[in-house]
Amino acid sequence: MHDGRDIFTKTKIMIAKILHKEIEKCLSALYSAEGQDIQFQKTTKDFKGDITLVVFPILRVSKKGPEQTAEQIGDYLKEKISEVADFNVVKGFLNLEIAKEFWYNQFVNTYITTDYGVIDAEESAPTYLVEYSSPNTNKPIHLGHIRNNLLGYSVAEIIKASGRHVKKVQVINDRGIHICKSMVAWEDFGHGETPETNGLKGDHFVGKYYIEFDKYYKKEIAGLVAEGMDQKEAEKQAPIFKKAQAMLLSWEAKEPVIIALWKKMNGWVYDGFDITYKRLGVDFDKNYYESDTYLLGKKVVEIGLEKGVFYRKEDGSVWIDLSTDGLDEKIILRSDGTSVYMTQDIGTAIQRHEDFSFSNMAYTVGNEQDYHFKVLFLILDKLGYDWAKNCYHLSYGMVDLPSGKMKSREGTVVDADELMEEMVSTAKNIAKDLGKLEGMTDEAANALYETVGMGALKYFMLKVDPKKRMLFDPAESIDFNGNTGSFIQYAYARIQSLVRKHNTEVLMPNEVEITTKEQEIIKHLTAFPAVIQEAATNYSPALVANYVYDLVKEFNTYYQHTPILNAESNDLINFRLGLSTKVGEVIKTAMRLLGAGVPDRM
RNA sequence: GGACUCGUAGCAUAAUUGGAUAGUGCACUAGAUUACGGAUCUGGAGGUUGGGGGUUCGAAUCCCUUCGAGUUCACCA
Repeated sequence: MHDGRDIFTKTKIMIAKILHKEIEKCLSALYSAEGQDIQFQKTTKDFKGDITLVVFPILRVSKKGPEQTAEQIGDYLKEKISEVADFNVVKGFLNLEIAKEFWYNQFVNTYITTDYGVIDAEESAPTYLVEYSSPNTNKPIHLGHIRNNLLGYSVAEIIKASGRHVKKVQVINDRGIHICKSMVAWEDFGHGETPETNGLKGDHFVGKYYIEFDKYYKKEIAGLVAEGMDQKEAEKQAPIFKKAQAMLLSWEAKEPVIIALWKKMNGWVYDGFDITYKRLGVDFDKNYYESDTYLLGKKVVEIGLEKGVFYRKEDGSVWIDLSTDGLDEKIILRSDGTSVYMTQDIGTAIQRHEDFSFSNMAYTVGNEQDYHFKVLFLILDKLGYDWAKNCYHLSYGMVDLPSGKMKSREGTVVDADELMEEMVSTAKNIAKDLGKLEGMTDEAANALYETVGMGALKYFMLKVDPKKRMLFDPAESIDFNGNTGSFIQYAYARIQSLVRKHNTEVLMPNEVEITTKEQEIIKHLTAFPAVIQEAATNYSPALVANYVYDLVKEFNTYYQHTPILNAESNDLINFRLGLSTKVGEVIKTAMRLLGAGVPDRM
């Protein structure tokens, strides 16, 4: 995955490309050395310069001290390349100062590029599958699912922007004992009520009966234990549980009445999910349903046995031995002939490859399944699928609450719909307090609250490295200060305000004297395409989030201290406004990659 | 017990995948508006990167060890 050591050459930033070539020539001329490791990095802000060559790796061939080597290379570059205006040496670091004209020209190039940073996929580009969401249909989605959905969606958009084809998929766990529990409870206690008759959102409605089941189940267990039965036995013997098990058998036997009930209840859930997905702003190219895929595993077993990758035990169960890979033996097929989760996943993966002939596939699933995916990919590899090595588990950490762990039994679950509503209504309250929205229609204002509230939520969840466990503090996420989505949106809104005020086309001058701060911003803009590539190969929206945050911080400082519309010459006004608009554009693109919108005013 | 992940300031998080004096936000503190939008900006204070050892020009990052947290090891999904 990491194919290079330095971001500049890897991602083809223009100046690094030029320098890389020249330094190769230079090393050849000075030390007659070829193919050396040329490492660039951003110049730390305490030193003068735009880009820094790390000379330590070159000492081997220069056979001189770090300072002396750096000086020699610096002299060479300054003389040979017009872009290198000056240089300084600090220990083993050669800080190169690039001419201002270069940066200005650089900016003009990015300025005229539409949809800057985004690469459209060519016909021949590889296809990536991104699986995310994949809910159970027995309860509404909660905070943990939100991280999953936002991550999956954003990663898919980022990969798309990096020039690959992307298909978003999910597998809906629409069958099994958990759904039967809701079904039993609804039959027994529901008295025929529906989401329509009681006004609940479909998924919440079905979730209610899942909880009802659990309550009643616990009561029955307690009763049996009081009569002297042992806890484990009571869990198995509770009548309502047996009823659910019986229902699962009926379902597998395709009994029409049960199938009809199952379809009805799942239908309610999907109606509810649709609303949640829509508000979250996520979508899918194809849904897989476990009720279709759970049988796929059988074929896999045959293939595996044929190839000798699996083996059958005396009782008829089928296994794979992964002990030579440092893992355990893993069951593939139960002795009663039914498949397990793993078997289905293998089957589904193969099915998907037939459907899309993807080159890469990412699974957005929590890190409690790290082991599962390790095994899955290994098995696919052993079965001889060459795409197995391009499968990636986009493993993300749990979302913690300040109060501790989210536990459905203790009622500490943060419901997705409630949370979104809370974010949006808080955005509304803040906007009203600030009173900046006069003259806006109710419709526009509501759309704005949605953009701001959801933007805050999305940015908050995505700015953290996916791999890491994160803490979600509802209060802090709604406080729109600091490193937040609203901070970024606000910068965007102010830029749009400038554009409205100026109200004529920006004509980029041929040349203009740029300030140090402007040069910094241009440099930052220049890195954007590289950041998208980096985020795509690392499956990390956090890189995009951090990038845009840094850009906004720089721009805000600039905005605060530099007149734009009141600049002293027309050329300057045009340039500065052009620079601002481009920053605005990049903000918009970056936020779009995070699934978040930006408002023209707020 | 085995396997895996993580530990950075009071809290939340970065660090170009081994590079310079470890950045940023919140909270705390002192300031800035006759200005293109103050949901902003400029300062200050706050660190033995859990502890100890090692590898090397150079370690938050790699190795060993120890402490702490979490996940996982079902003919569950």
